[in-house]
Amino acid sequence: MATRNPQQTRERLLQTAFAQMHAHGFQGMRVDEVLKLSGLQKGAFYHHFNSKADLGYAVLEEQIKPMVESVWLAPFANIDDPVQALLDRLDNLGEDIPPAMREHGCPLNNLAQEMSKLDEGFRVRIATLFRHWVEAFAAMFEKGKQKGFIRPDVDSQAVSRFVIAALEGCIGVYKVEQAVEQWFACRSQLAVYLSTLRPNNG
Amino acid sequence: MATRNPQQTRERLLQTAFAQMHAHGFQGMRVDEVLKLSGLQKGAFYHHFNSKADLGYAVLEEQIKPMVESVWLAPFANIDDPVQALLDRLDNLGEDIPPAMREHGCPLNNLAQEMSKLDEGFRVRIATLFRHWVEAFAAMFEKGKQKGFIRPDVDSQAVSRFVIAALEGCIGVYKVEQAVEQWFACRSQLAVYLSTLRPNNG
DNA sequence: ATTGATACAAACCAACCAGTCTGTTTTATC
DNA sequence: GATAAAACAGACTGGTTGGTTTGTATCAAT
Repeated sequence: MATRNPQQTRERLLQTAFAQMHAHGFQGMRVDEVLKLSGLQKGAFYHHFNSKADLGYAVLEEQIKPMVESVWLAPFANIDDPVQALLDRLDNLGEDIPPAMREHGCPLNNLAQEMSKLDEGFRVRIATLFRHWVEAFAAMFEKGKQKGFIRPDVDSQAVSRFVIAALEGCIGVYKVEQAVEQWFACRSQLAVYLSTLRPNNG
Repeated sequence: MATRNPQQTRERLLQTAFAQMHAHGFQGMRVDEVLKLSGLQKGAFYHHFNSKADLGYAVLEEQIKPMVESVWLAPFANIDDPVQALLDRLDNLGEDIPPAMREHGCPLNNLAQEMSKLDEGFRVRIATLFRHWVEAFAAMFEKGKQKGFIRPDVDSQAVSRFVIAALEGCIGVYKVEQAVEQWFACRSQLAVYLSTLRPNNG
């Protein structure tokens, strides 16, 4: 019959689970529903994963992590002006990301808010991912200093932490109303904040 | 036997449910567990509430709403300098709120992120609450203008929206690690942003 | 070709969970 | 004090859920 492809089976489970977790949360995701949508059976699931939590961890590391990196890390890898790059990212975010992202917000932060206090396995993985993000942004601001786009006395680490937190907050609040004023407000005020990091803002 | 007190019974259900929702989310909250912790039975529950969702709405409006108002609206009702008041609030937040708030973050935003895309009943109630908050902060900034603490050209509405979003983001990210650096970073950078709203920041 | 491991299908299970139903006690009203 | 409504207690139900078990077809190695 149809030739087997374990890797593809596993990947299909991961992708379906990712979509379900994004839409309903980890607790709201149903294993049966993932199976139904994947066209698979229990045997396939528990062959590739030990438990629902195991699947959740895999989704986090193999789906969410790459997506966060592609949206928030990779685009900033080779830029000189952090302020400009961040504002560009905000302006293009709507078109660059899949519809599910606009609909349900950041999958990393969603999972963080839901699960970090309920499951230590999730918490440590999420915390690690956030740390990478913080370090990447901090490095970006440090490079911005060298290139003369950022004031030398700026605390790159603190700025990085705040920018990430503010971004997640903006995405999260926007999700509730989907109101353009909310997004424009965040974009404009983030621009105000970021401009304070420039050398010649006096 | 013990004299009946319907209002108190209802209140006990609400308080227990609030704690459970705050800790496990609405979906994670179990009616049976709320009953057990309240020392009540199914009869009591479905006499006071029509369904689990009905209880969730009541918790939102009768527990979460007053708490948000007491923490984020009332303290700013009679102040002149929004920047100072907001930074004071941040500095005293740790001591002013119950331990469960430090542990699990803002119950309004938690519920917003979990349920706003899953249940329209929750979404509209949460959106309404956020709007009140936005309007209150916007009014605060307007008053700040009149008193000379805020630049006249500031977009109060936009600032209000961004400050709330940033606050929720900071609280949410902090929840994952409980790291003091994260909180200090948000506090210091929020101060940087807020100082741009002052008249004499050039 | 045989064999053992891999990759599933599919029936099955026990616990769980929101909600119902029946009955009983308390309370308010007259 | 009779009566009806309100405020519960507690057993029960039917569907759901994560997980198990058994069986079977495919695949890789010899």
